[in-house]
Amino acid sequence: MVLKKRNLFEFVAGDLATRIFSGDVGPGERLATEFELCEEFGVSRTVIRDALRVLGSKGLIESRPHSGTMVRGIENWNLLDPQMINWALNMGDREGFFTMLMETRSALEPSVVEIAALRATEPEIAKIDAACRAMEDTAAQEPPNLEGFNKADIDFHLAILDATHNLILRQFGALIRVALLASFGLAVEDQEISQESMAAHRAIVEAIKSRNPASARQNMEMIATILKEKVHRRHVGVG
Amino acid sequence: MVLKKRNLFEFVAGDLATRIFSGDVGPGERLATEFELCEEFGVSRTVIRDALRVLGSKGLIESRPHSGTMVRGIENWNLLDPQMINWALNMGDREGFFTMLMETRSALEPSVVEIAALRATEPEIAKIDAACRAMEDTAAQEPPNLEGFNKADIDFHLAILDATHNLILRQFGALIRVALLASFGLAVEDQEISQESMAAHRAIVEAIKSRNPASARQNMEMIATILKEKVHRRHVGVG
DNA sequence: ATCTCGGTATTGTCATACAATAAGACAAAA
DNA sequence: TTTTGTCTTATTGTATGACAATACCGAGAT
Repeated sequence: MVLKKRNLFEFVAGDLATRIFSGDVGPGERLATEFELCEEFGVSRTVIRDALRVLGSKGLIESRPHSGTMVRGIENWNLLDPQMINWALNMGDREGFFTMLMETRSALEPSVVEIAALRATEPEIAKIDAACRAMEDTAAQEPPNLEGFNKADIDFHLAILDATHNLILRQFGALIRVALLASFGLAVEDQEISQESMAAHRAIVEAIKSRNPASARQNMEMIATILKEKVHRRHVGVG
Repeated sequence: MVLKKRNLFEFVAGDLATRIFSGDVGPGERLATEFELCEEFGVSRTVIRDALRVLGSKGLIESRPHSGTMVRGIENWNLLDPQMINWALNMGDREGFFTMLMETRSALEPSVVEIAALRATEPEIAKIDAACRAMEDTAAQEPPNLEGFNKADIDFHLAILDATHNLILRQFGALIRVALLASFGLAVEDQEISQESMAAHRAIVEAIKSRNPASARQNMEMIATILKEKVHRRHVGVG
């Protein structure tokens, strides 16, 4: 975790989020009072309150006079917030959240690529194509440029999300980016570039170029299947 | 819009969000300085800052010393935040956002119900069943109880999301709830209860009960199709 | 036992002051 | 002229102290 000291309240917010995601203080429990937090972190109440506002806006906590600040039930947490995902992956149930995120991705992307195949503009197609080529190039290097490959992989999927021209779907890209970046930091070792997956990526590009949503979906489903197996292997620890 | 006067900063945040979503101040433009906002709203700087922290945590704005507070590009907005959806629907491009949300829903729910059919526990199935029955009952009333029907409809889809046992997917339910509640407030008049849709809902319940994910998906796809037509009609103004 | 009421802990809001930051202007040097 | 560095200054960041509003909790009354 990068401890950029940008703003004090961001640091405090991150630290408090840690405690919540790690289960240190669970739903329904009371956080320390603002004064106690001031003393503990050695900062002014201004900073503490800024941090609490941030956590509150993400549904993590709720403050009321006299009662103090309570951790809300997990069903109220805005887990679709990229920063929350980051916290969850870094401090919470890493395996569980990553699995849930990849499942969401598998559920969404086949339909997404279908839409993208219908709507992508020429420049957007060019971007998708370029990302795919970057994947191929980095994979062909000797030894394979894993870091470059992973970045190109992210670019590929984000470019497809952009091509839907749907702002909501596009926001899912932020989640995927955070999740994949976090996962690369951990599991670079079990990264093997699947020939099958690479072919499916290329096939998707061609399908989008020829405006063939059915083919695009089909190949994305194949990628999802491969991904599911990979996550499962990681889960089981065979990686 | 309920102007609950809970906290001052929530009111200020909502008002500033209005300006941004309505395009009053666009990406890249500078918001008024904190002092100016203090005078304008007649509140202390504490309140203004609390509001800015909230908007900042949702990716709407970015503050820096000397430069002031800038509206960030729309690609940074956390549009998957329920409150943001609410603002967008109430003050922004209502039609556009609603369409995008329904498209996202159509993309996601067929896969979601597939997962739910595999994982739903007995109590969860009972909840889904109950919501479906509530839809049927309210539809059968004379005249049809539209408000009750809509609420039951939401319950139905949220119950399915819960049955995935996936916290991320589940959070998506919060978006759907906000979106549908907002839409009902506006478009109650063109709500007609489709017999076809009702049958598909019932078929989904049966499919989940008999652990038949393929059938569940198929029927959810039918609902998505009907929904797409409805949204399109509304868009074209045929409603 | 139940209700009323006041004490009190905690957050909500205000006011003021100073520190840190970074943009922009201006001057000095190449 | 261009570049570089310094200085000024506007704006947010942080600290401090005070009071208001809120709502829990217990004491006392019925």
